[in-house]
Amino acid sequence: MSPKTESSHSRSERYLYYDVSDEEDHSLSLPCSPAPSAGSEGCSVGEKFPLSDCRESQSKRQKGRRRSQVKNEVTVIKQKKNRRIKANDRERNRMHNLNSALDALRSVLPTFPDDAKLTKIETLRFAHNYIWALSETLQMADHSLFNMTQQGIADSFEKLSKTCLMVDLTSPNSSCSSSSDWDSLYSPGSQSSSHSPTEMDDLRSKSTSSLKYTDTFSEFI
DNA sequence: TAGGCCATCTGGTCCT
DNA sequence: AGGACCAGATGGCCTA
Repeated sequence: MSPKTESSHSRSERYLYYDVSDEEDHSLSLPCSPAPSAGSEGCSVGEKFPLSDCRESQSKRQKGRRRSQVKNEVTVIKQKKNRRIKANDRERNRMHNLNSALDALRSVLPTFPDDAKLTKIETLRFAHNYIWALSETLQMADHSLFNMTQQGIADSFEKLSKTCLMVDLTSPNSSCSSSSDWDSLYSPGSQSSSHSPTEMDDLRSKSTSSLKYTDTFSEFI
């Protein structure tokens, strides 16, 4: 819950320059593929080179092949490592973007300045309940729109907002929470699936009535 | 010291 | 092939 003192940069750097020597060591000690049999290529008996020369050039060629093989493996490993580093970088950026979005969300949620920064899960719960509270407020105001004076509407709006904000909006079981509840935070799919089609229609009509209200209300103001 | 929160790495999967 | 997304693992920091 407390703000982090360590900057993400120092963290990034620490992780970015992690020691990969182990991997390299393994790669370098990888068993080379078996060398081709000596008889398949090379000198045949009776050529102009003496036997010793023939053997020498053969082993030279084998050495060269092995060397190029190791070279290939090293480049493959380097390539893999490169890709990993790139992927890590992208992943880090992605998470930073996600955190920025969360910060943006935090900034529009009503909290006291001296409040500790909301954690990620608290932010999501708060936002969920806050939206619910706002739409409920709008809906109630919508109902009383036709038998209220302008001042009455404003008073009612203020009262409802205050009431809902007094509740602990970060709590999963807050009284402002809907029946579908916030347990579904952990399984996003379950939230929509928990509503029957008629419930979904109901929700849709609620939201449209809220929208209607905002239009009407802005006219009054 | 245990537990919560967080950032990062990593390998897998899906998509373009 | 390469990028985006995801979930599990890991390790650091902080607080009760």
